[in-house]
Amino acid sequence: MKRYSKITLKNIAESLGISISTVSRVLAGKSEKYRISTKTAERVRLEAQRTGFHPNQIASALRLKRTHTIGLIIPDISNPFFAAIARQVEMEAAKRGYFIILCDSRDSTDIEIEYIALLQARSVDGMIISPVGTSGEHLIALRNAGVPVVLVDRFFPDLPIPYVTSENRSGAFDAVTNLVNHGHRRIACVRGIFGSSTADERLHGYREALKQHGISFDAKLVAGDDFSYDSGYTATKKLFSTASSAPSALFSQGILITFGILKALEEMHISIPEDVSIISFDDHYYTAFLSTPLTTVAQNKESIGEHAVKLLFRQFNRGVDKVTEGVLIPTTLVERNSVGTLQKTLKKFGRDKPSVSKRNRCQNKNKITNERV
Amino acid sequence: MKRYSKITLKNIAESLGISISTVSRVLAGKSEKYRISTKTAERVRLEAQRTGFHPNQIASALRLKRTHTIGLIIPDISNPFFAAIARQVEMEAAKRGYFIILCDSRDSTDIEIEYIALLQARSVDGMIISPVGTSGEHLIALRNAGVPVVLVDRFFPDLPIPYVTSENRSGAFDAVTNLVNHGHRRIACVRGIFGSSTADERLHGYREALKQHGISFDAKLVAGDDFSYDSGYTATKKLFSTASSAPSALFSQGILITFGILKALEEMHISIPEDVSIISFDDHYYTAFLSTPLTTVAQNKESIGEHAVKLLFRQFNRGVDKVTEGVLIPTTLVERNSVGTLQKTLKKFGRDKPSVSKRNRCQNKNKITNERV
DNA sequence: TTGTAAGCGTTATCAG
DNA sequence: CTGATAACGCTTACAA
Repeated sequence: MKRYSKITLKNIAESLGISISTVSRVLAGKSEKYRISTKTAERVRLEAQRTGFHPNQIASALRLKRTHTIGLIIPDISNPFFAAIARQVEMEAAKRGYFIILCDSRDSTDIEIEYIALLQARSVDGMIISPVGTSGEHLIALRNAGVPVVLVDRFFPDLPIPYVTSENRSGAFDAVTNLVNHGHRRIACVRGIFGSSTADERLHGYREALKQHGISFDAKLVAGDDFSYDSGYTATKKLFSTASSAPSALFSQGILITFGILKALEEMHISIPEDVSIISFDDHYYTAFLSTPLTTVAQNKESIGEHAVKLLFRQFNRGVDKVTEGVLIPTTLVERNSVGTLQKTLKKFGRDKPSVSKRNRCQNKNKITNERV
Repeated sequence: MKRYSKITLKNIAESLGISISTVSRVLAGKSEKYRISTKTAERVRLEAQRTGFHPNQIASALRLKRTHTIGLIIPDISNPFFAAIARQVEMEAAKRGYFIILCDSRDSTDIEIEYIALLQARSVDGMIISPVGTSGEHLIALRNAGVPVVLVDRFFPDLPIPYVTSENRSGAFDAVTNLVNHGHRRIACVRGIFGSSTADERLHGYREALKQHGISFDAKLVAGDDFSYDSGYTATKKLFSTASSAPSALFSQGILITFGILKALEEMHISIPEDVSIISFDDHYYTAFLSTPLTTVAQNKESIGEHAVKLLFRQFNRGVDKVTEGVLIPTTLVERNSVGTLQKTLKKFGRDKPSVSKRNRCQNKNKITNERV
């Protein structure tokens, strides 16, 4: 690959008959600091302009040990949630004169670890990572090596690594509460991957809501094993395999899961919200246009991206050890048409007897909120 | 920002009591070429392993003038079409040991131009660009400067810059033909931004299909001015403002446009496919789950991304001037339920279309929440 | 007010 | 087989 001849400080210095340092100084905006004569300064600037000079960032990076680059490692850029975060991160970085190197870990811890090593070799100034694994040792090592790191979406509660994510617990709580308020009591949770803070917190919120409303937790109503379409599909088939134990409402932990659910329900001729209600995490531009406009828990992706960059720059300025806090971004429940009241559901689905009796039993035990049907 | 102490060739050389060059040579896998003794080679490798040495890519880049980095400039990473391309580009690049720097031009030529300059200063080895403007002068300049460039999605027919995009013309042709085969003759085209090859070619295919079926072209049936939600919304309102001239079918040039259309139609209580048929460019994982599962023209995003990287590497190997060809990726028409026969449409829609007058007055732009589209 | 020179960490050339 | 040494293009003490 032939390279075009680049203009360098040396070129300019020579054609002006002055030294490289002088050129460097005025072009770095330090003419005052070094009290360069306005005349030479002007000459330099003109020549730079004329030749279209742009300082070689590689050389600068080598000398300064700052690349003005941050690595962004996410599990899947074609997932609109991460795409939105990436966009915001890119914008915030650009604002500050930084570039981002995009790394798609394809949901693999191995790839993530490899990328981290590669990015380190590239001397990125910091990394924003949405980690996929259940262990964060490699991230600790990274931080110990002095590399500023911010986690997004998923994090490790026990590790002192700054993170920014949604208020997953309360988001889930709100969703499930909404379902309960519509009379549902057999509510299933289709969860994401085990060991991820995101899935764990959402499950936690689900359980809290159940508890608060006097509904006992039933492990059989928790299904799914990752955030994928397939997981949602399989989980749904399983949940509805026995009519008597089928849920009347579903809480889906992610939009991809939801599509799997939708597909499974369609195949089983179960319709929403007549036969079953559903609330899904993640709101996107198309959720309102789906066959049944979905009630969702919207995450503020822009805010997440923005705070991630902020936390990273705070580390640039104050040092890595000085910042360990996490930030939680509120979610909002967006109500649309995928939730119906239990009454209607029962009528249509026609399996009122068994589930009702169960429900009554639960109510009698410890009912906290007033049930409105 | 304090930097951690990195292991360098020098470190290893010193602790082993040998020269830097030797270390460099074995670690670069050139032990054989330089006939390094297996013993020293082994010692070096061990020490490198032990210390966790990774060659500093910045220094290497400065010396070699190869950064193993490619710049990717796209109009909007949160648009799933571009996200999918980005993903593929990232994967193909990674396969070859390259990183990508992600630049979101936010549909602005100015930002695009600025990014190009910045990426040049960073000495990226090449760029993959989805240009936003109607002029490609800056791209020619870039190529003349010796930088390998590949255009994706949009290109400039008159300029000798390699590109890869869908067979937009035949894709549009197929879509419109399908509409015609369902009996439609008043078919509107909601187009993307003027001057973009993408929109122009799709319009071209639309006109060709019309012509082939003996339908005369009516400029009033072409609406829209960019690929956005708003454009689709406004265009649709306009198209249906006069009952007598309203189309019975719509050909939408992009999925975002389509959502605008969907919203507008919903507001006007026009339903699909009973009242109006629609075929949209772009197929995504959710298109089958929309209120009416959409018939679409699917683009092979993976293939586009893959070929873009290929064309770029061909330039790396053969030189920039040696590759100027474009590649066209076939599209496929995915039939779902958004197209009905004209017969039915007329029957249901009726001659009089009472809702039309209402529509005109109902101009209060009802802001759909703050959903970015 | 300006210049000299020493690096930053690699790689390549030239000598041994 | 191995070692000096000179770049790559920039920044910044230290001189002058």
